[in-house]
Amino acid sequence: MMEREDREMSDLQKPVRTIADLAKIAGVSAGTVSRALAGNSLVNAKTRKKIEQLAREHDFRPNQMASKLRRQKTGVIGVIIPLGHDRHQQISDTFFMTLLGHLADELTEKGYDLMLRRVIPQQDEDWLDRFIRSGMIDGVLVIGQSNQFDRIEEIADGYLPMVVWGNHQEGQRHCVVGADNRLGGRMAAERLITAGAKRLAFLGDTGPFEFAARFAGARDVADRMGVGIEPVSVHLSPDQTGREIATFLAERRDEIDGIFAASDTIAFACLRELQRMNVPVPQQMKLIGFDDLPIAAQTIPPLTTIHQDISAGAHGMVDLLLRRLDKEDTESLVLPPRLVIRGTA
Amino acid sequence: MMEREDREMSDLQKPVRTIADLAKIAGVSAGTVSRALAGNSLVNAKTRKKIEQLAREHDFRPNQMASKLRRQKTGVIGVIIPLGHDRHQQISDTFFMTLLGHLADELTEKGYDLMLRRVIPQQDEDWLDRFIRSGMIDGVLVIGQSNQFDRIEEIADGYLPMVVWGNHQEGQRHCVVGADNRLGGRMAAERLITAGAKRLAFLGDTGPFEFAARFAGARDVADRMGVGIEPVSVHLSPDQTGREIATFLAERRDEIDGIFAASDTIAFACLRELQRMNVPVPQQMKLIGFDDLPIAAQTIPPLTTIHQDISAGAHGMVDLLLRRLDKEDTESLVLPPRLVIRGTA
DNA sequence: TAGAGAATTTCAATCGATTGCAAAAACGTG
DNA sequence: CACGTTTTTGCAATCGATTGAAATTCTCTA
Repeated sequence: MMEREDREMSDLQKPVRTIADLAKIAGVSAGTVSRALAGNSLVNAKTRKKIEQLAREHDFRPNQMASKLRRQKTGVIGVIIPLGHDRHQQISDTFFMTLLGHLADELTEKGYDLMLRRVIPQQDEDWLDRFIRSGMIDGVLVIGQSNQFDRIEEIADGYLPMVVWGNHQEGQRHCVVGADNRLGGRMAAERLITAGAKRLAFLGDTGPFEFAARFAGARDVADRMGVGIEPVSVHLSPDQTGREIATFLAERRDEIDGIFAASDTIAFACLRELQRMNVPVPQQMKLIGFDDLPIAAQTIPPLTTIHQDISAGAHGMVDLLLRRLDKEDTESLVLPPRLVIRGTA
Repeated sequence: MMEREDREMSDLQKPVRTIADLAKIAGVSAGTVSRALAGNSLVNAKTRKKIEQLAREHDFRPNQMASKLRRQKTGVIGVIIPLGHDRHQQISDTFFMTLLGHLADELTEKGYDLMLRRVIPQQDEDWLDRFIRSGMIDGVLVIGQSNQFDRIEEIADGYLPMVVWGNHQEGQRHCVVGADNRLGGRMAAERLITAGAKRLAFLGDTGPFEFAARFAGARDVADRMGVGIEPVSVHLSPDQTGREIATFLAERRDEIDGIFAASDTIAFACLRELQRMNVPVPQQMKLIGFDDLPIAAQTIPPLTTIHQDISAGAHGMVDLLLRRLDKEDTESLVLPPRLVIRGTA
């Protein structure tokens, strides 16, 4: 009876927005409420139960901003995607988006929230620093080095809790997680040549370091085997890609018989153009991609490609970041790529 | 000379972490610094310049947490993805991820940050409330109703700044943006039947409202045309999908000649299985998808599907949310789907 | 040059939770 | 029952920026 009355009264008043309000109702001090709600502490079990009960009844949640301010940590990890070389790349980039999904899961599991930001470095010199120093995040994950390698290096000198997805360069200072792109590139070229190709093309913009490394790896092998390979710049906005590839193929398809696409997305577009031109794959043109997106297995013929383990990558990034939050200066993590032979090479 | 000395000294000391530190250096009060950095205000232009200069030199950024706490708004919009029916769906769900990308762009453009959270409602009854009431976000965008329609409805009664991507039900209370799934379903079935199909199957879990509506639309048409249609439950974890479809086809492919896949992703898997079984598409089996993902144009044969305008959807969600942040009680937005006829039906 | 009025700046309270330290209560034991 | 411990609580300072109101300085006119 009494209890019902209490509840009804509270429904009418219902000004329980702060820990102090709740403290008044519970007849204790704000400090006690804070401790009680924090779960463990030196609060009497009975008082804790009572406060928890009251909090539930009044549907009270402590204000995170106040908490974060006071504790000087936010429980939020920033994830930033620099759209450096190609404004439209990542919008459609399944690879990065999938990585993001996995990162979200890993971070959630560790009790962190995720703040996402996409930036165009050309428009904002200060993109990384601004995010880091905003006071909103405890650490940052950078998805893709884009063409911002140097800036990331600068930041890394003074800021520990940062892990980057991308390519590892000899002697670099920032902690990076990523596949061994150069090795992957080698595997790709080797496969094309093994499959019988004699004159190769690399489809993709060699500006970004990941792509550059893939090309470099392929060239290592091509040179060694005495096979020609040339890079063909291809942009990644959905409408451009197809057109650029079509133009290239129209002019040069007779000169080459093996194509290494910098990513599966490019490979798909390429496959499509080849089929449109009735060039039999792999008989007349070998084709290999990079990433091994889920749909790679679904094309006809299914795409031969270099597999990257996205899930392991995400796990590694979060693991390293958490260790860095504990002041440990971790090494980079280079994941082994894997050749997946399917139907195109 | 003097200036150099100043700079070097500051490099040594460099304790400019708060607005008060900067105020001391500038020889003004904290309030003035705050106003100066806020840009416009009633600060003398000269002092403002000076403070800005100093801030730049000392690489100072105001603490966001303090600011947010004081101003009682965060400048952050929460984006939450409930993984209701199928834990693994969204990990691979290109559609939602692409939508997320567009949302990030739209929000950035409007000056908001984005906090991402993926939740499993079964494990956390309170998923939506907790996020909203955390004090970390000014508003929330829900990506997909999943099987949480009722909970979302409850919340909508007491919380204005929420916009949901999903299906619109007659008389619902929460503001939703999404394609007219029922109409899309009708278009799909009509197309299959026009293309000559006489016995249809719907591939997908009819639990989620979006899918249910697509099925309902298809059934409207099927019934009207005197054609049979039956739903076949298919899960969305990458490894299950293919197997389930294969099983289904193995048993029943002779009984049907038209398949409406609840999403392009399912359609791809289906196309693959059909080709594996040497069932000619579209001759012996018509197939239509839903979403029109970029790769839909890239399969062989290219996928006939129902197009959803993701970009317009994202734009609409953000637009509605901003208006709701201004206390306007907006209507839902139903986007027209569009039939894209390609090679599979 | 005094003084009204405008332009700047300072002051101090505030946002809401956390936490070290001190005070109070509860418990035990001789 | 008194006194030493151990548990629980309360107090008050703190995190760092913002902002209304008060105080100061500057302008300009009579």
